[in-house]
Amino acid sequence: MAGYQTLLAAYGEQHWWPADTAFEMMIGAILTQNTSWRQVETAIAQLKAADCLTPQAILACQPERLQALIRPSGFFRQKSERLVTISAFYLQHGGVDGLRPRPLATLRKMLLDLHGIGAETADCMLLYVLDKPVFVIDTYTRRLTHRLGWLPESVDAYDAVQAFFQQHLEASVPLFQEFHALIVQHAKQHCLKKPRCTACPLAEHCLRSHHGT
DNA sequence: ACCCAGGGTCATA
DNA sequence: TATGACCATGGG
Repeated sequence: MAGYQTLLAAYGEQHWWPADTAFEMMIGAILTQNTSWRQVETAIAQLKAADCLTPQAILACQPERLQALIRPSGFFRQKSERLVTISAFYLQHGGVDGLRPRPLATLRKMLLDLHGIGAETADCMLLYVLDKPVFVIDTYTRRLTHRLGWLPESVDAYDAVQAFFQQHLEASVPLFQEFHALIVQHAKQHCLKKPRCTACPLAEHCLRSHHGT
């Protein structure tokens, strides 16, 4: 896929998901649901300062206190419940070492069965901590895909967009990790936040395919 | 004042 | 199957 090489050349290796531990990564995946990463950084910093970034600590934390700690990330009532859910799940299955040996399809179903864990959140966890080759589809990825004309805007369902990427790429964990990270990096610096862009590595594509013309 | 952010769930047609 | 409402904070 040509876009990958273009982005890699422009931004270099990302070695992504900003987190110190696997568990912190999973917490971040929940906190960033429909929320900018800046807000998540604040919430995680507060959790860390309160020594509340382990599954045991989260399960032991008073709900109101947990809500207060993550308030900056928005949707704090729902998300506090989701943090409890993933903490219990994590401990119940022996942490990353207990989960990683299981097959991709099994793990994905287990995660999707959790209330508050949808396709993107599950796939982030699968790709970035459980080393499973699933392509993560987020808002930026959809926008890029449509803007470059890789798929028509009518094709927007999560599974359909994911299938497109997985059919056109080898099933490689490092490749999927880097590609998704590069898309996000690109979005932060350039055009995916706006209707159009004029000065970015993919400018010609962006200009060509957005809403006709 | 308005729009949006590295979504997900639920009710309704 | 497919929209729409709702959740909530902070930045641009």
